[in-house]
Amino acid sequence: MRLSKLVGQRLREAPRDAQTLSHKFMIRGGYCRPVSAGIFSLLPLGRRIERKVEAILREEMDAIGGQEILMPMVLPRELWDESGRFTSVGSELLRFKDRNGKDMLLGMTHEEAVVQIARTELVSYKQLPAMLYQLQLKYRDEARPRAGLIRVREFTMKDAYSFHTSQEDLEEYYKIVYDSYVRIFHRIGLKNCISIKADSGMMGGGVSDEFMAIADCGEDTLFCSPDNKYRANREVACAKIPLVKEEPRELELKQTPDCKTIEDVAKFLGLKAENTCKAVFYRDYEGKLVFVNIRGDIEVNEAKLRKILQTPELEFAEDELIRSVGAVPGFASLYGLDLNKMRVVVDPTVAGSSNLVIGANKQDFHYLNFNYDRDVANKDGVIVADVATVREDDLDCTSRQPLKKMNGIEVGNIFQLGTKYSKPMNCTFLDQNGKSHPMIMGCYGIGVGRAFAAVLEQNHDDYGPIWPITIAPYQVQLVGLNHKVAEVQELCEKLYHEMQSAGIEVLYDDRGGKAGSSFADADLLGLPFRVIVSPKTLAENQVEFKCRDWGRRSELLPIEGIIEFLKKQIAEAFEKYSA
RNA sequence: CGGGGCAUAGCGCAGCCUGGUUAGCGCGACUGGUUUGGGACCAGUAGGUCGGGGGUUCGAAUCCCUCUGCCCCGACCA
Repeated sequence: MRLSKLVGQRLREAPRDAQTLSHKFMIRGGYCRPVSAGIFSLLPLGRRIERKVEAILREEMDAIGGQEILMPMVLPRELWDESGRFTSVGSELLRFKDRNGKDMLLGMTHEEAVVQIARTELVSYKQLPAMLYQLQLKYRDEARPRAGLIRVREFTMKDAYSFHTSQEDLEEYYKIVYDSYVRIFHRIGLKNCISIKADSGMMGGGVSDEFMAIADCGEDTLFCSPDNKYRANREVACAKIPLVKEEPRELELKQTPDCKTIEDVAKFLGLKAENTCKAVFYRDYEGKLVFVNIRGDIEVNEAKLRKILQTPELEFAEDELIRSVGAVPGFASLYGLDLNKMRVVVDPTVAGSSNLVIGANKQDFHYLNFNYDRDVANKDGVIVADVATVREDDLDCTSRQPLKKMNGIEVGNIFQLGTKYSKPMNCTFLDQNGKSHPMIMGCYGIGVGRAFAAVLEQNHDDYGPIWPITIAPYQVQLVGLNHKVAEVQELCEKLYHEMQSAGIEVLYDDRGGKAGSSFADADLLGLPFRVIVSPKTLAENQVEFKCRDWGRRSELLPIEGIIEFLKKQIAEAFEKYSA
C-alpha cells in the first residue's frame, strides 16, 4: 500500500472529544472515525487490525473444536420472550418495530438465537459436546459510551456457545476455552492481562471469569492479592476485615447534635469510623424498603447487595419511605424498629463487632455500645451477609496480605451458563436411554475493537502505537526521504515491489518528503519495522532499519539482502507472540 | 437518568463579556518555487447555513428563549 493513497488522514492534534490515549491515537492515526456517540467507522488501518484479530480468534476457536456460524443482528421478539429477556433486560436492548408493527430487537448477545439452532440441529448425545461461534456486530444501547473504541454501542464480538451433556463436561471444556483465551490475549499482544472472578450479572448462571487488560483507563476496579492467587472484580471482591471484639458495655443514649454523617458522629464522640454503624436505605424493584447496616468506615457494595436481594434494581430510598418505618434519616438504626416492615441486611462487620455507635432513631441522638447479638431481639428475616466494598490494602481472606487495587479493561468474559437458557427454551438432547435432558451450556465472548484498543493502551510511546506484529496493519513501513534524488525513489520502488513479492506486508511512504513529517507519521502508524531510504545512506549502499519499539535507535544495513533480513525479523517477531 | 462542559473551515483555537465593515489565526489540503534526517520556507488558492429553530434589535457568531448533538464525572452495564 502506498501511503499517498491510504484513506485516513493523520492529524497533528487530536479532536477535543478524544480523551483516552487509545482514542487519541486511533483518531490521529486515521484508524477510525466517529459517526455518533459510541458508533465508529473503521478506516482501512483500523479494519486491517480488526481482521488480524479476527483471524487469530478464528484460528483459536477452530483449534478447540468451534464451528463458525453467523446469526442475524436483527432478531424477533418471540425468541427473546422465550428466555424472558425481551422484558427483563433494560434499555440497553434496542427494541423497534418492523413495518408490520412486529417487535424486533438488535442482538446484544446471541444465546437465544444459538439455542434456537442447537435445539433443532443438536438432538442426540452423540452430537455433543458442540461449540458454535461467530464474529458478528453487537448493538448495546449503552447509557454512556466512552473512551473511543473501549466502550461503544456497536461493536464486533467473537461470541461462542458450547453445549454439553453434563456439568462435568462443561467444566472440562470451560477450562479449554479458558486456556484458549489466555493464548488469544497473548497472541494479540496484551502484555498484562489477568483473569478474575466476576459477577455473572444478567447473563446468569454460575461460574464466570473475566479477562482484564490492566490499564489506567480501565473502567473496572480489580483487587489482587500479592501472591496473585486471589483476583476479583470490585463487584464481588471480599476481604478479611478485622473486627473489634470486646466485652459488651451498657447501651447508652447520647446527645449528638447535628451529627448526621458518620464523620460528624465519630469526631463528636472522639471515636473512629470503625466504631460506628452506618445505616443505608434503598428501595428495591418492588418499592420495598431495604435497610443495610454496615460498619461506618465501609461502603456498601450495591452489586453484592443486588445479588443477595435478588433484585434487578436498587435506588436510594427517599426520606419519606425511611420515616414510614419509624427510622430517622441521619440518626437511623435497627434498634427498636419493627424489622418486619422492611428487608434488613446486616453486614458481618456489624454483626461481629462490639460496642458500636448507632443511631437512636431520634433527632440528634445516638446510642453507644450497640451489640447486634444482644440488642436485636428478633432476628427473623434479617439477612447477615457480606455487602462490603473492598478497599485497597484490605486483607486477602486466605493469604492475609493487603490487596492491591488496579484498573482493568474487560476484554473477554466466559460463563458457565448451565441450563439458564436451555431449560426455558426447551433445548434438550436424548441420552443413551432415549431420555430427554436440557443441555448444559457455556458462553464465551471477546470484544474485538475493545481488545485492540486495549493492546494500544498497553503498547505505545509518546508518539503513537507500537503494534505487535500479530495485529499490526502492515509489517514494514518503507520510507523514502527526498524523492528529488532519483536514485532514492528508484530504490524505494524496487524495494517496495520486492517486499510485496516476498509476501511482506509493506506500507510505502511514497511522498518522499522531509524526515520529520515522515517519521512522525510512521510513529502514528506504529508498524513494527521501518526501512528508510535516503541519499545519505544510499551513497554508502545502505538503508536504515528501525524497530518501532526501539524508539529512535536504528542500524544501517547493506541494501543487498535486506529482503531476507526483513523476512527473518518478521518471523522472529511472530515467534515472540506464538503460544 | 443526575451533575458539569463544549459546539466558529478537515483538526486545534481566537473573536462573544461591552452587538456594528468582507468572521480571523495555526496546522492540514491545493498550485508554483526553494528545501530535505524528527512535524521546513516563500508566494498564491480553495474551504464557513459561526450546531438547528425562534426572539430582541436599524443591525446578532456576540444578547434572550428553545431544541439537538458531542465530551467528561456519576448511576447503569455480558
